Amino acid sequence: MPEHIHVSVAWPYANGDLHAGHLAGAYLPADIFARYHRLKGNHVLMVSGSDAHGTPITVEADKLGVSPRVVFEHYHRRFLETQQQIGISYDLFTHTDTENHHRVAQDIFLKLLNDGYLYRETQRLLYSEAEQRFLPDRYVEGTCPICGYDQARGDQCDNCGSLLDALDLINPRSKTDGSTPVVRETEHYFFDLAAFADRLHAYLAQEKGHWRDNVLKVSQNKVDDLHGRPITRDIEWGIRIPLEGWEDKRMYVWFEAVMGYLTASIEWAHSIGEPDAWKRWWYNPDAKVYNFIGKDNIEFHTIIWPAELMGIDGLYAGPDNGSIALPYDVPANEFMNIEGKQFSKSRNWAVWVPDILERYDPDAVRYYIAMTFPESRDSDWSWEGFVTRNNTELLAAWGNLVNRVLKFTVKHFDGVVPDPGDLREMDREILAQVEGGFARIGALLDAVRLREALTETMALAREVNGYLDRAPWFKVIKDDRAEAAKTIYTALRCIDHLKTLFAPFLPFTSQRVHEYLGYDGTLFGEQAIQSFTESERTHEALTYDGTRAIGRWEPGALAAGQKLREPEALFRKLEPEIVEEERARLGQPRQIEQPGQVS
RNA sequence: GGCGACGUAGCUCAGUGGUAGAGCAGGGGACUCAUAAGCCCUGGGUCGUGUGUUCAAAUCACACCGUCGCCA
Repeated sequence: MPEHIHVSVAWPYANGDLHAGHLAGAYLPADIFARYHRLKGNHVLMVSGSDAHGTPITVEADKLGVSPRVVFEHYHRRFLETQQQIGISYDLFTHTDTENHHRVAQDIFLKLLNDGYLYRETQRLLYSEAEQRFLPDRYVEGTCPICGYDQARGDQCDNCGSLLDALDLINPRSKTDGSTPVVRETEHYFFDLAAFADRLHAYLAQEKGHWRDNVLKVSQNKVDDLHGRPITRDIEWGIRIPLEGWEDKRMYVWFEAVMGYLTASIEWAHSIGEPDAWKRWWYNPDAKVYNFIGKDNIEFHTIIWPAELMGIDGLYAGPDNGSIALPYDVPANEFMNIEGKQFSKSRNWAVWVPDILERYDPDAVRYYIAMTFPESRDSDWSWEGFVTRNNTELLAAWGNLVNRVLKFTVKHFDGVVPDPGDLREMDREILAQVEGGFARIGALLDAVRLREALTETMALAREVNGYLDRAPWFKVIKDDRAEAAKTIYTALRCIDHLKTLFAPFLPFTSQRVHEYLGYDGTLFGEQAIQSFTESERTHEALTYDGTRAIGRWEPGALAAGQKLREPEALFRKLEPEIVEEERARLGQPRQIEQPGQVS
């Protein structure tokens, strides 16, 4: 019985390119998990999109002197291309400035308002008379009331690290024009988190053995201290509040961005012409929703988003639909550092995905990152590690296994899978061992222990190399062809199985192995960048069409007599020199096209 | 200040109560089909320090030292 698996992936702020930390933290784990479940025959819906709103976007826009829309559309386009290249197989990767997202977010707002989960409160905030607007905290700087540093930001002092209230700054000034802001009162809506205290406690007290320790601890810690959070702000860039008299305010980005999991699901359903299809995941007690995020987002996905969902339960649903689905698991990853230091956009201490895809193959990057997933603690991207793992594991153990067996088959068996006759004990043993991988490694993937799953898969490839050392083939090919045929047949079958076991991690090269083995068709579906037009605006999205995918999470059916195709090396060997070349790039200014520039 | 994580073989790390593990690097060996790749053998490391709980602790508790993150 196929399961319904929803893969909700964190929404990146569209104010800069994707970097290795994005991939390691959320996008690659989500993709591996989604591909595995698709191979299992489950109904997967994997969605995400660019976060178009939020202060990081407007900060970037102000810096460049362009509109926020120019910034987010620029990076959104690059997200689409980058993720298509590295194969993050979203059913839909959209953004939060679609009419659909605006409308659903407003419906959610009204539903929460009508059901009494929102309240109004007057706040005192800094207002710039020169610019005639309220200043977000990070637009204000002044003297830190704690350490005296004179360039402290409104939200935090970079000198002493203290988190600040902008009202406490001494001699506050606007970062944009240096003018002195005044304190002005303003009214905002707050989300009444405390109203969900009992339900959130109950939710977190359910069986959570499959949750990661850290995620559960952080959540249980936070749930004891719930207080209302403002969900509106005095800004122009964002989603309008659907109430008279609130035309000058917008929704706070944290409040509306997480709704994207739901709104993107709805958009996807419309795009395939089945407007209610999203309910198969969101109003289905047997469906499982997984949120793939980084550790900085845990609270939003285990407390705030579940509370929002509880508050809107029944939205768009009929009386028989049951309750809306809360996250089944939130397998948050820790952070991936770069060469021992924390990622930094401003210092360009980063591994930018579009850049490395110009120099390295997607599966090589996917392999290294997956082997280094920060699943239980922070991990480190090191260029030396990248080269070593590529050369000694991916290429030497797996790529070489495929290469040596296929080349031999072409040379001595005319490129046809030989008839083995009766198999020997040693043949049956290795086949059973590799076939056993589907259950064993599948269980690890089910538990979102992805790094371990990949390690186990690689260990199986090594086992087959060991088998090839014990079994007779190249030594006997001239004198006892029948014995060699048994070995080659067995090895080819193992490779056929391994291609599938590796496929969630290495979709591009697994597809090539599939073809070298003489199969037609594709293991996975096709990704495409598509244009969607609503009533007024058009937007682009990354989509996935799995209708023609033939991959199955089960042993392959390779049979004697199948004609192979001419194989080529799966992976490129990397020269040790690149370690220094790549390290030298770190911290140097990066030359890329900026939003608003004409290329 | 509060919460939490981490400190295990040269390197990267796995290992949550019962005789210390993997990959890489290093050393040795047999082979040659293959991108000079693969295979076999080779790991005496006070499991940060100290105290405690236990028949038994890397694994639990407390304290401390050292890194780091989140939050106030």
